[in-house]
Amino acid sequence: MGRVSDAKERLMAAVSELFWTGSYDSTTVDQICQRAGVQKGSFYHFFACKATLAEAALNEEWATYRPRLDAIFSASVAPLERIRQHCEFSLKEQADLRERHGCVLGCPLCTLGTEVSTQEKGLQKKIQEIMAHGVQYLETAIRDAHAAGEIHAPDAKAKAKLIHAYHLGLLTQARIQDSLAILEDLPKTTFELLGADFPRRHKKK
Amino acid sequence: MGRVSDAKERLMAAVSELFWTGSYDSTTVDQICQRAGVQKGSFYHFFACKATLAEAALNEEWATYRPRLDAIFSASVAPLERIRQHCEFSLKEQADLRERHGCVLGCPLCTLGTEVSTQEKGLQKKIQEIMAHGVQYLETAIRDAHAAGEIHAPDAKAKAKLIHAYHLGLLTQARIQDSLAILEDLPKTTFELLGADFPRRHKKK
DNA sequence: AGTGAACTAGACTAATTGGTCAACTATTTT
DNA sequence: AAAATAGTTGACCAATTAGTCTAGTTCACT
Repeated sequence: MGRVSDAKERLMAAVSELFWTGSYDSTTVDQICQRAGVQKGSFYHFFACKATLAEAALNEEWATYRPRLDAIFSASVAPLERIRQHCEFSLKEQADLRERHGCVLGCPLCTLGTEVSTQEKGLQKKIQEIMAHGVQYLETAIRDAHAAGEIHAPDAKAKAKLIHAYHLGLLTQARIQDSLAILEDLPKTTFELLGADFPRRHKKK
Repeated sequence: MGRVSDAKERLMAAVSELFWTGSYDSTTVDQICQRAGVQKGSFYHFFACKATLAEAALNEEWATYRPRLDAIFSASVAPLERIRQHCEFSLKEQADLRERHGCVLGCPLCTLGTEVSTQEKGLQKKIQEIMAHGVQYLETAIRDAHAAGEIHAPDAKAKAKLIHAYHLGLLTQARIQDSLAILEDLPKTTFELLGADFPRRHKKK
């Protein structure tokens, strides 16, 4: 079967980082190759163009991100606790990224999606697809919390959409302001939106 | 004083549109010149580089956008009515843009800001500045509504931040999904966040 | 050991890029 | 009318770009 290689994986990792820390259009094929330690010929051996690589990288990212979300939103965890953990997870991730890259990066799907959605329809679709999963986790948790009488949210879908939009907005602002400060409100405000007390006590409203 | 020209204005108009319908990095100087009907030499006569032009264009855009916001958020209009009008205005603007350009464009500041903030610090600062004005309008209206007893919002700043983040999130999603559908919730949900009845009646909560 | 498939190397091309420049034109001021 | 100012033109340049291509290398499987 010929030689094996992890160049494909290295390219996907490189591109994810470069798109996130910079932008899609400002990232060149040469740059990607250099970061991945891969030659041009290998790049085009694996991928037809930058957009193809981007799509593969999105699939890869989602594949590693999904189990983390599955754990956070595990049905074995109390519904509101899932949401609280997700908020803390986002916060921590942004703080880590800032540590590592020197600036706040926000949501990678939003960043990429905002930039490419008018130009790269294939990528746009993939991003929409992954984002839709994100709301689904929230919706399920909210429905469970409502069923358990922990919050009053008869329209779980609407509430999930609201909270999701709010989260995206905050992350976008965090990137634009290059500041974690605005994210501090996230857990508390999310719980206010849910109509629940914050730190722990989940009583019927 | 030598000959006069509106090339500067044409360049600013061209660049605003190109950044919004496409992206900052994918828009080339040649493209900008072509769209503006201006030669390269003239471009560099007026602006040092793309970033400089972008900054000038942002100032220009804000200068024409500000009076519209001033009118919508006029103190002579009932506070909640200001917010309602602003929601309707956003909706209508997005619908118009879609009509004109064939796709949903979202918020120009977010689109540009998300893309350039890790790379063009000058632009980033300007975008932050203009965005801050946006929240201020909301905050004032909310404070007024609270003072008038129309809503219960003792922390107007926090409420404004929440609603602003929600709006940005929705607009971002509208662009990424290339759909106006998600924006339909905007007015109703905004009023829910305010704790007020929607269409008209403003009673003490 | 040998074959063929999978992968790598990197020089090459053609197009596009941002940016310069010097000659030119139009307008106002003196 | 002359001179100074403001704006225009488009050829030109060096650098960078995406993408190609051929000759190689490495490996799994016989």
